[in-house]
Amino acid sequence: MSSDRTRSAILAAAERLYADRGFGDVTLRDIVAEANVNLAAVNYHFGSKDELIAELFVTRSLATNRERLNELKAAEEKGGGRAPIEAILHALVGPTLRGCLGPDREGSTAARFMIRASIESVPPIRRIKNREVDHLRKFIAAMRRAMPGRDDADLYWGLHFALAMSHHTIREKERLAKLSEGQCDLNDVDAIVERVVSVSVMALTGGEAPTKKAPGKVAASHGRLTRQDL
Amino acid sequence: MSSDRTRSAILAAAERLYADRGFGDVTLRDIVAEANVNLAAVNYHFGSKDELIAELFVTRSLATNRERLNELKAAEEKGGGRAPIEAILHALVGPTLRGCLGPDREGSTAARFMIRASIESVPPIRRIKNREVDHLRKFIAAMRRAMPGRDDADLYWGLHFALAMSHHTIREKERLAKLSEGQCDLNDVDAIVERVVSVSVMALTGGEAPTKKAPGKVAASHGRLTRQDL
DNA sequence: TTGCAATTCAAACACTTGTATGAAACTATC
DNA sequence: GATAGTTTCATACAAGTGTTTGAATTGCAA
Repeated sequence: MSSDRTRSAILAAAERLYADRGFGDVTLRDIVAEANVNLAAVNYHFGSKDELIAELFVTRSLATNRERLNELKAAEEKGGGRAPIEAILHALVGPTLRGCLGPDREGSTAARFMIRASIESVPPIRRIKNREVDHLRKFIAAMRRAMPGRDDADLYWGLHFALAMSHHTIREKERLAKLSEGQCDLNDVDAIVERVVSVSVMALTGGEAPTKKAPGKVAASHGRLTRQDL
Repeated sequence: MSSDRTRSAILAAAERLYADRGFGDVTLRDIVAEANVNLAAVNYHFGSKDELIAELFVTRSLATNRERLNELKAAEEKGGGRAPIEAILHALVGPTLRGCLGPDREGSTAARFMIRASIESVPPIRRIKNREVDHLRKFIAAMRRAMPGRDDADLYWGLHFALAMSHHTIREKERLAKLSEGQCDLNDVDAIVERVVSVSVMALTGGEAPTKKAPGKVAASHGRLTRQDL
């Protein structure tokens, strides 16, 4: 039970290559060349290519999830078991945005890798992402505590939109930069986080009465919310 | 110059297969089998696999863009050259959401194909998407007319978030359905469009003074906007 | 019909992919 | 220092990929 130097070299090389060139056109041979390691070492240490990818992604996303939950827990403890909705959403989108848009920190290969993972959606990663629902439910629960009486569907939509904005910003940051000709500052991550949180909060509170179930007004059918636009 | 029956059979089969199983694991042999056509026919009629994919995507996205611009033009004419921001955003996200979430309409293979294209991001499609910036600029221009004096960066962010919410809803509709255990009605497309538009409008107007450049308050640095959250 | 171009077809090509094999090299324990 | 277990290595394998080829077939005009 020695040399996991090969193992780590493979992990590092794979993450770097995937981050730079995507999953689509990086082969095992590319990886072992970058890692100065024999081709068979991948299957020896990881079993298969997919398991290598899975291990990379699991490691990184566990770290992100831990960070999210820590931030959430801190916010809820500070508020005596009930965090303000801004803090909850901040805990949700902050770690991801900081991780993927932030400055280099350890070369940022991890960040660029996670961006790729968010763009390309290769089978082993998709499988893992599908287990992420439980994690999100914890945030739904916190949101329910923060906004009691609010229709559950609205909470789901709010969380969904918050993730939408942060993920899409990560996925399409080059395009946004190009479209806006640099007028959108994508380096000021904190400002982006605030912007996403701010809009998400408005999505959750702006459209109707700030708390408690709004009395009737629009009929039942299926739990649709009442809105006042258009 | 006859038989483009083979040609169309290939297009139809390819779209159906890509829609169902994604670009990743559909081979030319799958396509020609589904189309009852010889393998060489693809290269004969399209030149290469990538050109086949490109033709499929170009056709569909031109149709969407045309629909968007028609809706925008109609709204601007109705308002004498200046459409309300709600209408502009409606024209932006409506066609895509209706196309990808709407009921079956011609079997909805086109819709499911566009969802795949939005998820998988294969090279030929990426190339085409990168030329979409000009199209989006037309919406930025319309938004500028609707909200004169508003900081350009805010407009870009607003458009970006609108696209974020609609695309993410398309990409992750199964996940949202699963997470919300059916409490989010993903069949009522009009309601979704309204929701997305409503939040986008709030993103553009809610955070600060409704029109004109907000006076100072927070310092200059680089055109960051002033917000009042957290 | 004849002739010619467009189309179809079966077959093979050239290449890349992830994976498996079995021997060699190494490492640590006794 | 021999031995057993782990790790590395060169090499081969089997399968699948998009693409090409050149001969058959078709369809249409002269």
